[in-house]
Amino acid sequence: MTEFYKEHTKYFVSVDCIVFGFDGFKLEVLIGKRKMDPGNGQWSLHGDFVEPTESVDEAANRVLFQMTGLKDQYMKQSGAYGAIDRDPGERVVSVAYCALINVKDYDESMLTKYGLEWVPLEKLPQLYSDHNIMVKDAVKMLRNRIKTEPLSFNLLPELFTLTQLQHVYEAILGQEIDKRNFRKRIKQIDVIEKTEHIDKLTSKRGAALYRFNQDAYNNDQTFRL
Amino acid sequence: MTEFYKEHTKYFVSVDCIVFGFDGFKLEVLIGKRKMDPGNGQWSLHGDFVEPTESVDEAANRVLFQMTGLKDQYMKQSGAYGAIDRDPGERVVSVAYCALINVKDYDESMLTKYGLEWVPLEKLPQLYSDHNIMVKDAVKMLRNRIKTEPLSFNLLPELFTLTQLQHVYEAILGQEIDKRNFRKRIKQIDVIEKTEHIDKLTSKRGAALYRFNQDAYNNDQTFRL
DNA sequence: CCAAAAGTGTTCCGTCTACACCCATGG
DNA sequence: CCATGGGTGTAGACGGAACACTTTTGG
Repeated sequence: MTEFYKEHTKYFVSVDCIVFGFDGFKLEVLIGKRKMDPGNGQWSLHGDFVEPTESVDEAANRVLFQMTGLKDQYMKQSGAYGAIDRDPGERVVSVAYCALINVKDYDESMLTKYGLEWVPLEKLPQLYSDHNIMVKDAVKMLRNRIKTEPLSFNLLPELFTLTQLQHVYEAILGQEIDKRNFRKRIKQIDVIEKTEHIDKLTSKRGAALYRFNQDAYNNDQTFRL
Repeated sequence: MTEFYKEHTKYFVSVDCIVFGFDGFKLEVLIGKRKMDPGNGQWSLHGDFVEPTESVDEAANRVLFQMTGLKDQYMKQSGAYGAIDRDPGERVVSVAYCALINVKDYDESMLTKYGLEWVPLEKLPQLYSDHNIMVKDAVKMLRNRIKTEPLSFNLLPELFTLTQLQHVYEAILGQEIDKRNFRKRIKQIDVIEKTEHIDKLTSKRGAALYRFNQDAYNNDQTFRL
């Protein structure tokens, strides 16, 4: 390989995943205890170094797969972090990715395998390096996007009740929503379809199950809650 | 220095600046002909490698200063680009920054010094590597933010007329705005202050000059056009 | 005196907000 | 039979969109 740029310095490049889940009422983040020095044992986002054989995006997907066993999940870059001393070991530039997953799809055995834990967003401990800032930035991004993109469905099973959906919005926006106004609004969004199925788990009366129609959304990508 | 992470690979890390200006009617981007191999002579965003003595943000500010002679300008990260082959020379991960500057502050002599040119956004030529994508992503970011952040003033002189301000919004949003509705809206935004000064350059009658009150905005950071 | 840009209000319509009660059922 | 969560409608406020003419003055 020809050597360009050789008067310049190279750095480690890593990816860190902010994986959000939803327990029915609160947003949760998947974090673990760091397993290497420096910072061994500290709470931390899960991440890894970018390998020569993969793009940065691919590295993020690989890390997400390691953490969750899931592929093709919603995942968006949420920022690049490049302070000189952000990593106490060596200089590492890290690209953060924000993922939304449905906890029901999540294989609980991964938790022990990688020493991961779901922690409610409001109860996040202090994390390694600048990871708390990454989480804060990712939440800010979510709040901005959730009003104009159909993000919420990524946190729910394929079939969900309107109450569940409302709880997702309330958790991300951090404020209560009027039930009647919310349901009125949902009726106008035709990519959210009522199904014939009924959920009897959470109420005696039973609640209608809805579905997000991804195909219809692909045809007309407008969405506004 | 202790050596952590040594089983991993390092990469070049660069920053690229998407510098937007405003000519009174259109958005313009500051681009130049690349002065090194690979890609020597191709149109390109201006960028540089991150030095060991600076953070990634600082590198971006340094590059912006090189390009414009200006410091403390509006500048926001707009994405990290990490495809394996994005740079034809070697593997380089690049972090893009979007800057807004007032062309009036701009020292024209920089243009020749660095071989830069203001090019209207709609007339951008094909650029080096993935730089066209960077510009597109930056414009998308601007469109999202301009409705809720006071960005537009960065493209204008300290004193500006409402017609100029309207043209900025029209250029970024890519659609015409009704003059009366626009001015009615501006009247409600009290961080935009009318001054006693009058601009006689663009009209015989003269137009009132306005100012963005940064201090007032810092006290209450709500802004919605 | 006229061309060119500045400046100004009203009406209508759709959207958001606030708000309280009945329904169905499992235990 | 009652506790629990599901489901529904209306009225008023507010904000956005459409729309045309008068003013000023330099040349």
